[in-house]
Amino acid sequence: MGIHKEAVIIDDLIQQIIEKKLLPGSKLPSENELAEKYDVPRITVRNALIKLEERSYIYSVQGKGRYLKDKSIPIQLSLTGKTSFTEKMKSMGHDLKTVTISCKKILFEPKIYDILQAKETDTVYQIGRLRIINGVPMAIHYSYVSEHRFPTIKQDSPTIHSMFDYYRQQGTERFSSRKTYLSITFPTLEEQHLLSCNSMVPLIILETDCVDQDSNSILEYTKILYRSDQFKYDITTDP
Amino acid sequence: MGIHKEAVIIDDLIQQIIEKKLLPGSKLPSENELAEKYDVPRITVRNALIKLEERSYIYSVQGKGRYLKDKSIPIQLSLTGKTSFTEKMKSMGHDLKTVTISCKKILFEPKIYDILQAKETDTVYQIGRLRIINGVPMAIHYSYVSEHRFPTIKQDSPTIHSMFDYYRQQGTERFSSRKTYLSITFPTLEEQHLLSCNSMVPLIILETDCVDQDSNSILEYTKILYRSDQFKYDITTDP
DNA sequence: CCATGGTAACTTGTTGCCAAGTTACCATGT
DNA sequence: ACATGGTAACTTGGCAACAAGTTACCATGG
Repeated sequence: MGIHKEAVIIDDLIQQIIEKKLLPGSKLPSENELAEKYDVPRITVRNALIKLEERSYIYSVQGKGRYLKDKSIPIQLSLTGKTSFTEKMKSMGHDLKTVTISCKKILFEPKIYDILQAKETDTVYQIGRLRIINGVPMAIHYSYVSEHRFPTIKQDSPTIHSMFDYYRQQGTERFSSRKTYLSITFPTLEEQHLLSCNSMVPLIILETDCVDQDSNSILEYTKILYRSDQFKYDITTDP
Repeated sequence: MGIHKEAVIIDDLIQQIIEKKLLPGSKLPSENELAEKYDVPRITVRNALIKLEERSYIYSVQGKGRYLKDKSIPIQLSLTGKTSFTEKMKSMGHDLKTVTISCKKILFEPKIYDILQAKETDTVYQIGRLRIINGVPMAIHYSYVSEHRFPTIKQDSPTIHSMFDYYRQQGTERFSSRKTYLSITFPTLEEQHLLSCNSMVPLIILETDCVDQDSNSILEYTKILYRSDQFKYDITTDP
């Protein structure tokens, strides 16, 4: 029953934060005061406050109270445009690091194999990379590559810094993509660790493919998980 | 302390659901069984299960137990392309309804006024519309229009079905946009009611502007809130 | 006057117990 | 044989009492 009253309390507190009736660093009323104000049991107030804490609005100190965090304005990042992601980040004064975190064969998945035009007997590698901006992990980037298309991908992968550079070396001059899908998920434990965030941070999933524009052959299937709490993404489509 | 163990339980249960070790409709182990299995107090298991319920993985019946929902596959919707949103939906066999929910003056907001090139003394209207697909509320669409640019917007708004049609009537032939931003939020109480979803459903925010391509004058600022739990969005950029 | 320690009144964090609902089973009476 | 009702053992739901940490204040003793 308390679930709706909890939502009301959350909504009201967030509203107060937005309207700056509560200021960053300031102390919130105690659980008991709020319980009396909203005429609900303390546990309901508690659950509401814990949710606000998980959403990074507040933090708590046992014996003292709960305090408002100064919520950092999200950093704007550009995802579209002609130049490469690395170059765009550099030009905007951001420090971008990319760390390869994994390279492993995947089990047969119809969806991915279909996109890669791979047979069930083919081997497909998943190459995982972590994008770090100004020290903050920003995205997990998975590239799925068919060994049939790139026979030396396994031994090449440790030395690859940019997949685009790699494909260029392999003969591709112009890139293109057929489909791009947007969806949302919550991070698994592993993703929470990699992105150093908690389970309440929604992740933006971008799924796309990458094809050689001239030969029209598929290069890779890409799945990127962006964290949504620290960044705002510019997806302007230039004409 | 229990917050991390809670995350482990959530992760483990979701993993079991994905791997189909738990089947839709089947009963989960009781709170006490899970508490023993993970060696945690019952309250920790409880909190984990409540989160899973809020994320629509399961539902509970007092006295009986908790059961797995059959999670519906998200509907794919196309957001890009030359044709209008309405036409695209129709062509994909979806039934799209649009309901106007509000039309009101807004208080001065520098960001919006700046984009609309409006003076602080100008009046800006927010026109809110609800997009409903196959009976499921899908998005809240806010158009911000300057009265200075469209003096009769107030009396016209009730009869407007499509903003694009309206702008065409007002002389615009070709549309364009300058910037599009993507971010994520959780719904306010009002948004929860409009979209008939709970507070744990992330909303995708798309912010963009709409300009007359020939005169290069601003028509409106648009902010759309898409629910992310029922839909998957095709944002393919056609060449 | 000042330093120390104790106490009381607050805060958040934890836990265990009881209430409420469901099911299965069994004893009892017709 | 069968219907009824009671009971016990489960389930989830709710809450009050307790634990732990912080602060402020005051009494006490040097």
